[in-house]
Amino acid sequence: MQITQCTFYQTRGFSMRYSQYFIPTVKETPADAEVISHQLMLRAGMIRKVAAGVYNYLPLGLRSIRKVEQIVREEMNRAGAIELLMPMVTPAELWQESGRWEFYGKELLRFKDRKDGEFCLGPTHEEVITDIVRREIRSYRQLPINLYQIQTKFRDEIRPRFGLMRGREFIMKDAYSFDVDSSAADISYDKMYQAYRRIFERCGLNFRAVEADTGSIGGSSSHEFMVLADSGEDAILSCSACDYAANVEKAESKPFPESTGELLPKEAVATPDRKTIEEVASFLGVHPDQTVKALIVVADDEPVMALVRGDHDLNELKLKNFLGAAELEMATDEVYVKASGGPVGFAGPSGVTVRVIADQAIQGMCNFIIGGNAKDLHFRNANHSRDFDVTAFADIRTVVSGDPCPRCSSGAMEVWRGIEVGHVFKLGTKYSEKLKATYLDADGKEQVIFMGCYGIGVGRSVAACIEQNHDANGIIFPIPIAPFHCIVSALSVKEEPVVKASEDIYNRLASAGVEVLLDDRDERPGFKFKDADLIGIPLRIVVGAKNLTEGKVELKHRRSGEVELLPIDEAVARVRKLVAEALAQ
RNA sequence: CGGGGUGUAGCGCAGUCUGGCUAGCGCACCUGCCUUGGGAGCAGGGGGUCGGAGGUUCGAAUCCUCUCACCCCGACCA
Repeated sequence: MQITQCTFYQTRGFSMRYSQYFIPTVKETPADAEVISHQLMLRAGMIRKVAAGVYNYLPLGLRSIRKVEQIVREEMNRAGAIELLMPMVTPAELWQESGRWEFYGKELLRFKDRKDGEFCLGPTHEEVITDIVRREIRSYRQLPINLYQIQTKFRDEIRPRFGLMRGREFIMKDAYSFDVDSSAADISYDKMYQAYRRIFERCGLNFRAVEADTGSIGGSSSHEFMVLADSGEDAILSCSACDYAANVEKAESKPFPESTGELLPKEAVATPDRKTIEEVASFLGVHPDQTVKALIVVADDEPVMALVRGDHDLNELKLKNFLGAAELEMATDEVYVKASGGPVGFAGPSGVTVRVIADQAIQGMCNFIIGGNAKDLHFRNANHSRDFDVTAFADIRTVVSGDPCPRCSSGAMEVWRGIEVGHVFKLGTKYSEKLKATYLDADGKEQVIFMGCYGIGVGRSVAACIEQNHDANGIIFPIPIAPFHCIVSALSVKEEPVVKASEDIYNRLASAGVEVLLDDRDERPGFKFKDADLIGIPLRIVVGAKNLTEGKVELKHRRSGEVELLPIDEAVARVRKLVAEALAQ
């Protein structure tokens, strides 16, 4: 079985002698690396930091990155997308046209050229790609089209951290689809969704595709591709029974049935110095789920009261989206006091003049406890509609583990941590309208193009892979993105037979298309084993003097630790077979 | 941007509170010997504007002022 050669960038069919290569490994764990992937990438000599959130990709790191890029490329091409390359430096005018020059804020790194012209480093390329398309696409006959690039992005993150997981400069694949209408755009979106599944499967990642908020990119709907890892920065929820899965920012809660209980008379109770839900509930001898928490937020300068059940948390993003607000933040104490009419800790919905948005869970409650809008005062047996007005009921709380699934009847939601490695968006006409990207339809009428955009964090995917694939000794790369498939450890470089056999194996593997690293360094065996484990090469052939007298070498599997003692021919054949199988798509 | 912390050899750190001889230790590096199946051992050696600037002092890594960088927590963010 011959392994396919890649022509775009030579990742495959590459062989190297360790003594002539550049893999600066470190024994000690760097002090300022928090997460395991960051530590291991530094220790394995894959990356080095240049500035906060800015890294050198050393040869080993670059090789893995190129592998991911290549998988991405193959799958994007398979899905009909076309590669191009846009500049990293983009002029302010395009961003002013879309309105994002102001909207994007400090994350956009801006600078001036010698003629005082304003530019920025591209954090994403909707503007630039739309500019290309509006200039070149005239007719419905030219649609659909999907263009992508793999390129370095720069976002001046407030707090870069975790190595390649959240850098300021990072490699990203970004694709943009252009369609005649919304349903055609849905097809493009679905193709990308499927391509993404294939990409992350081929990378050997354990991931979930979840429904997500669209954030500052905008658009109507989106999915995030989340690699499951405890160190993940996002919380995601998935149903134990059906396919429903969503980012915690987006995850829907299931409405409760309207309460049918008998309404008791409302009653004022003194609650001296009891401000928090826990204090009030325990003072009155009830569970927090029989109380209602009133929070004051400011949405685009308007104070709004949000109500959630005492044991629930407000999901600010859901509320912001429900209100259609551009900005939403928790109110300051002054605003709180003014809006509720009482001191902090005693706000309640009765008698307030601001809009009251209640979580839908409250519809299912009766005879609950609310704040009295006065010092040391709460009410018990309060009921909505009867005792206070609600402007609207909405899903505004954060879903938690164990909540019933909003989509099916039997499942319960489970919480996971995830690393966002890909994100697909339906953009609709948000950018095409602003930038006037239109085409003429079959009737000669001008129509606005429907867009989608699709990102993959390449470096982050490698980091995420390491988060999922490591042990106490180091990285355990899956073959498809390993920097080398196999390492040949020549145990003694002073013994002629060992050297000869090692080089023979090395040459045979290399010519069979296996990417092989020959550890020909004059080092003690333990030293070589530690390095081989650390850098995570999936297969290792150990050539030692003793086994060699019987014509045998050792094949060790990095992941399982399994060791096979095999004649040389068999070892070579076995490595070829394992690699070919792992790369078969 | 708010709160906290750290800057001393390539890496990891001690020394700073309580100023004082030539600024130390481990790893790494160089030379030699020895060793070769899980980061060996011995001997010798090189490497420092103590983040930077200014100040106090007979004398500053150490005290004071300013500044820069990096890290952590928070808010924010494909």
